[in-house]
Amino acid sequence: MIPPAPHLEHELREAGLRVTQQRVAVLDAVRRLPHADTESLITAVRTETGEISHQAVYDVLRVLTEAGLVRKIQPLGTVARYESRVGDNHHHVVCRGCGAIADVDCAVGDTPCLTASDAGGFVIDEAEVIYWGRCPACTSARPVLTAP
Amino acid sequence: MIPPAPHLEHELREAGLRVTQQRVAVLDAVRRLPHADTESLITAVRTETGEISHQAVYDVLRVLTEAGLVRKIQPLGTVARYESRVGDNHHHVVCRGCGAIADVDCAVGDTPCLTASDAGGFVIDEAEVIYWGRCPACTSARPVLTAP
DNA sequence: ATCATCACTTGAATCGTTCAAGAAAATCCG
DNA sequence: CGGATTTTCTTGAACGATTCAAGTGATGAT
Repeated sequence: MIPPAPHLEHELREAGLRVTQQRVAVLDAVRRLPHADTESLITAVRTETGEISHQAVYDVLRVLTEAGLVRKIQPLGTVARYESRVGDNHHHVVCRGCGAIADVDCAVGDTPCLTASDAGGFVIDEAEVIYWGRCPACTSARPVLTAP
Repeated sequence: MIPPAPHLEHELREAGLRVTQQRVAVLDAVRRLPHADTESLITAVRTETGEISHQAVYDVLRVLTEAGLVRKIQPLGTVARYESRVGDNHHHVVCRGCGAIADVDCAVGDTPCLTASDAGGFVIDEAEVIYWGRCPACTSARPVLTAP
């Protein structure tokens, strides 16, 4: 109904993908909700755009990920999350207290962390970094976690 | 039956854990099979030591992980894997072709990667790095993956 | 406008992992 | 050493995120 984001359409087409309402809607939702899990994205699309099957969302997310339009992340012990910030090789901090995720720019330069000291003969093309810690809120709420 | 590794017993006790045959057996299996998944560890323990329930293995792995005796890793799209090399802050390379995992020593120093440029107020205590690429075998087998 | 192809809907299945209750073993302590 | 207490293990079922499968509907090319 609403042909809302012509540039989103464009991006899909440029990536060699067919343009469907569902793909535009999901891509838009990932844009608006960085680090959202699949469930949240389903809810968002249904609220903002209209009916969609959960299977379609899983499908679209897989396709968008393979096309490089979104990035999938999944810290230990959490469900998969998605973001639209791709290609800039940034990383993530995860709060041990509340699970909040924030973006972190790499400290090491433009092609960061791609130079492992000895990769055992592996040809490395990507470095994925996850920092673990506590967010400001959780830090002040409970200064020390591992009590007696 | 076999009181095989007195030092393993010791480590468990030092970590404040009770010593059971199952814990010793699982810890030993993790030592011998770095980066093994739970299923492999269950098989290994049953072969080398004797009967054990899969639930016990899950339980023991959780306890050992919480105690810091083993480390759990789980690259995107794979099941959980465990290793006994802890405390040295090393990282991992995962092969996109066959899923093989290898250890990689950090290139940045002794307390590596803990200095993100701007962590948004997070207090960081650990950096987890996963490199993606292709192992020697997969590299030579199929020089370029993303064909057409 | 027509058609072949690809995407979505619907509904069920899968897999690793976790929950729950009772039996067995490990530590504590006299 | 022997019993009490607590923790851990066994057994069997349940869970939840994700995926599979078959059929219907939309997309883009001719």
